[in-house]
Amino acid sequence: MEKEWRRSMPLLSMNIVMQLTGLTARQIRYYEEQELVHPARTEGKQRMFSLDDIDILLEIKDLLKTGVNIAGIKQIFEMKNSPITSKEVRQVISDRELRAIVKEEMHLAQRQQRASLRQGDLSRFFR
Amino acid sequence: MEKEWRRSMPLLSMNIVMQLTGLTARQIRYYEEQELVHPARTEGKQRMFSLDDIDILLEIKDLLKTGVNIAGIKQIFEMKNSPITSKEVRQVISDRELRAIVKEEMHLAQRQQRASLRQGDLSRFFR
DNA sequence: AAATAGTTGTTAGTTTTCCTAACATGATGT
DNA sequence: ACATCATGTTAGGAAAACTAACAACTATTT
Repeated sequence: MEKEWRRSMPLLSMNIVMQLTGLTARQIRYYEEQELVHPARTEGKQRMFSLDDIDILLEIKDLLKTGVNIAGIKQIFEMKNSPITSKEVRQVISDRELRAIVKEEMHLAQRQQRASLRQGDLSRFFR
Repeated sequence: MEKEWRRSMPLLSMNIVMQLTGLTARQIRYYEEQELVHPARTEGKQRMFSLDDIDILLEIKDLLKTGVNIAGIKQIFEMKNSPITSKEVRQVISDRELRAIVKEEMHLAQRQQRASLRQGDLSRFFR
């Protein structure tokens, strides 16, 4: 019975998400506008959030609190979704794309360093 | 973070509960009127359901489908809340009622095994 | 057959919640 | 000082949920 709960099922409405995360509606909508989170919509276009969305929002909240800005969070999320470590991946990605990614990764590294110097340890967000 | 998720937390709004249970709003409100389920309310008086509430509603739906009426369901729920010995039961419940209830309880046992499979596909409600 | 009771549908009118879009504001970085 | 970022605030409108009443269908009783 518990197993059928998919963390990705959009079950939660705005009000509840605000309570669960402590964020304002404005903040949540802004993070969606910045493409950090992608809640589902009802037929009437109202947002419906999943537990996964809650996790993402809490992570955003945490990262913002430690001084990372939206752009930085975007990079961090991209890293989590596509770790480019393996050779196979390199074969699939074009040279131009690869150069862009590497360049971004270096910028990201700088940002991380700055952030951690100022604010604290970010290592727990990486695996 | 995962621990904050309580089955008794009222997180779900009407629309979602309708989808999860396959019941109409009218039915759900009627069952509340009959005191079979007791959803929480927002400040604006809107119903908020917990996972436990969902279970109850699914059980109501099942019992109704097998021919038990609201009064019978009420009795069954009372039995579950305060398990009493068979002698006492006979004093309170007529023979006919008892037979019906026992029959349904056996069905219930089967049903609870099936329960995890019963949820419908919600994906069509979202894009 | 008619009446009754139980369960759900339907409708109307209202309230609550959520939406988008725009402009305002305080903080931060250049 | 000025620009950018993140959020607040407001206005107007749309969606979702509410209550209450009445209708309808079913099954049971008289």
